Amino acid sequence: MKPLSLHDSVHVLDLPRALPGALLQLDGRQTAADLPCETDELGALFGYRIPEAVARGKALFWEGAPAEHIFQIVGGVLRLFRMSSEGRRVMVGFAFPGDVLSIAVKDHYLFTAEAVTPTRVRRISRERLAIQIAEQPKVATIVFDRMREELCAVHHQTLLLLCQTAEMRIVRFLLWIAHKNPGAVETGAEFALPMLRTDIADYLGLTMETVCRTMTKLRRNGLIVMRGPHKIRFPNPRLVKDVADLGDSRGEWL
Amino acid sequence: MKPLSLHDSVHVLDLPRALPGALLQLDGRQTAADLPCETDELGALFGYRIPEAVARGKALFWEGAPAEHIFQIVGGVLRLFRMSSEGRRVMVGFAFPGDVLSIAVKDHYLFTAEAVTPTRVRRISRERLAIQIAEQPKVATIVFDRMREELCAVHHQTLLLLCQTAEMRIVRFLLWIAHKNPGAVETGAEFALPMLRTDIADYLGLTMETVCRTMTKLRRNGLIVMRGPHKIRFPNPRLVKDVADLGDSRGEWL
DNA sequence: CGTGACCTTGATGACGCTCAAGTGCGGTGG
DNA sequence: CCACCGCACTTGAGCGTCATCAAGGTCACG
Repeated sequence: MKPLSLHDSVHVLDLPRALPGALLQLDGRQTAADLPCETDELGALFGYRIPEAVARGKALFWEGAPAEHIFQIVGGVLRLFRMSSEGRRVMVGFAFPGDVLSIAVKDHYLFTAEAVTPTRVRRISRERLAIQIAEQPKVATIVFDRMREELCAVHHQTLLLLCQTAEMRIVRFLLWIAHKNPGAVETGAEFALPMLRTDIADYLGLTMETVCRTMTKLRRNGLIVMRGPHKIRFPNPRLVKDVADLGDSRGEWL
Repeated sequence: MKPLSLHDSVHVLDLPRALPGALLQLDGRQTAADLPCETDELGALFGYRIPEAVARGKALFWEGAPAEHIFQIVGGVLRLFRMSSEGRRVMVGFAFPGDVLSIAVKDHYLFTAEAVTPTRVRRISRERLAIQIAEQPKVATIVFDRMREELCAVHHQTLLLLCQTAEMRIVRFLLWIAHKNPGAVETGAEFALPMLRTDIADYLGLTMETVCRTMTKLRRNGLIVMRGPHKIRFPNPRLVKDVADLGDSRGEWL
């Protein structure tokens, strides 16, 4: 008899069978229009481009290369990282559907963007964007807003890194990912955690081992349920709220 | 006989007597034109405003307040911080002469700005800026560049926080401050470290005690010389370069 | 069915946090 | 002018958390 996998949710009798659309959002494989590009303001810029595919593990662009294009993620997830002077990988972010990459850079890409899952993107040349800005003043506003978003994203990581304990960082990280799927936290629905453990570790300034151990602890405490390493649920929304609000008082709710 | 202070540099016979202009830059008290505002592109925006003083410890604006103005720091240093949900202070940056604050925010300030030293600033209303952008397309470019700078600043903090050891974080932090005074690292000239130990700690995700202890260690290792808690020198530029480049191999060069 | 990539768990020790005491220094009031 | 006081800084002792090194476990794929 095959031993139970670590990830079998033996305590949970009926898992959600269908995850309508929520998980699809993080998957780059569907061919229909993944995002309603025409409804958001960037549609005019990216809408008429045919999305191109980026295979899992392939880079969309490299750190230091001349920045010729701006990209909109249509489907899939990318990891954004730099190489430190010592050769260590420094994760500076993740990109999700709807995100726009490198709108704020001047002439060279600041980081490498690599597909975590099969990914689909639209691109526009920086030249073209410059022309659009000159022609339509309204475009400048859109670009401003996107730059603000990019700023917020970096700020978000900073706040994560300023959490004292590994546990807090990881809980907040998981909540952040969960929020990409509307309602996932409130309903306890399953969501995808597509990136590798090492990606998470590099993003949070931890080691892979600490990420693993902490997630195991969270599982034991009943905060999360895992079905394989990359599918997570928050079975108890109230518990989550307590933890997230309460802050650092570590060891409670166990 | 009074015992030697911890900060007396007994090994160094002649300290630099005059620090021509370098330290002045971080001091908000002088009344002449502190920064050559007319030479940089923002001069047109801020140059005609009379700088106003912010006393040490006073706030320039508060987190959450409606963002009505944009500020240019003329002299002095400010700390930029938020309050976390648990009431902890989270330092998100420092502002130095030449920096422009809150150009990227939409409607409310994201953090509180408080004067570390007596500070002098110029302000311009956001409305006025919006008008300027509409009238002169070139202004938009300036604003873009400033937003890029703000983004880089946050990125810089992220990279600091991703350093593994406290020592590395502090060395890099000190180098960053030193670079505000042109040539300070190369020549080994003294520079000001105006912020409190707690400010540094909150910025680097450490405790005040660890900051103290680590700086003591750096002093013992000969990497830095202190004359009081807020005046630092790098007596050996070559040593500094090794440390900064070499990365984490901790314990060497001692 | 072997191989490799990824994930998980264990043992150990160092780094950094906590609590606590002590120092230096500027300001205020007697 | 000096004593006192408070704040910031410094140092110490003890301990918990997390990094490191190492060994399995699981799964996909050829």
